[in-house]
Amino acid sequence: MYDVMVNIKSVLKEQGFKLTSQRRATLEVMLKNQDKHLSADEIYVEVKRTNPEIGLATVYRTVLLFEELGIISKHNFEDGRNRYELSHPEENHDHHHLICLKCGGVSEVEVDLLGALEGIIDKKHSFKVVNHKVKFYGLCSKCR
Amino acid sequence: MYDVMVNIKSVLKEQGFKLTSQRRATLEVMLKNQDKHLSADEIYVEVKRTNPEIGLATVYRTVLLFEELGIISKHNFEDGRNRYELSHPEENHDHHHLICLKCGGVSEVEVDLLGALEGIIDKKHSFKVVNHKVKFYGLCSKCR
DNA sequence: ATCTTTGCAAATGCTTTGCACATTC
DNA sequence: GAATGTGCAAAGCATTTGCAAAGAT
Repeated sequence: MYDVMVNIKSVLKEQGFKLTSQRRATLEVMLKNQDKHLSADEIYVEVKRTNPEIGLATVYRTVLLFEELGIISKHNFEDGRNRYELSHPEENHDHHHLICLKCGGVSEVEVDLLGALEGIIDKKHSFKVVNHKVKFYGLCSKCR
Repeated sequence: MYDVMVNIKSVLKEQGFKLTSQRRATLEVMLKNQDKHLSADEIYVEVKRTNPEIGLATVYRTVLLFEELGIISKHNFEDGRNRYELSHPEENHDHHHLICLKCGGVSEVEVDLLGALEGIIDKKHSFKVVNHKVKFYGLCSKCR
């Protein structure tokens, strides 16, 4: 995998933001947990292991900044808090999520397949789609 | 349009719930605002016009019950509160929403077109899809 | 008569904000 | 050195909950 950190550093610089140790640490936590969907509080707990002085408010601010920069994306899985994951650099749209109604497990879908639908939306509603958030609710392989 | 109220009444009865004036009033507000996506507080304000004695907590409880019964569906448009709309009785899945990133307007998409994708999800992940929530973010006809 | 539902107010819990101090560039 | 970023504690706000009274079947 290429050096995400170097890339992010230049993204921040370009936009006039500073690369602080808190931001670096937060990004490292996201990199290490690419398979998970962490809440702000969970990120906070993880970051605290290397940067014990960090405050929860900083995590919230960092996560907001990263989302605005397109580095991470925010998801709501109806559990009362927002959850975050690193954006896959090769994707131009968010990937879909499968949410099990029984065990609550969340997994990812790699296929997009929304091109036809977005074409229709463009034609019928003249709405220019930039991104999408797609969640499928149902029963996972273990629970069905 | 057929008599939704009669239908709901029997749904409630079947499950052992009572048809109270608060529930009837809440349902009437949802019926009158089928084109909108009301928050609990907005429903509360509307219901108060005919039932001034209702409490906000009751609206929250009613909205939760109606969602569990499949009468209404809950959506999160990232504005800090949940929003509700009457389920279209002829749909077996939630319809999709278009959210304008500029003006914040929300509109509906009548086509589903997720059959192929759900078929793939079943085969590849052996995940049985029951419902979906699909939001497209972009620019509406006025704002693009 | 019994079990459910409601209103009120208080509690909960995530997220945001004000401000003085610290840190990057 | 100037502007941005941080930590802490307090505030904000949507939603939930406990409880005694009211209502539905």
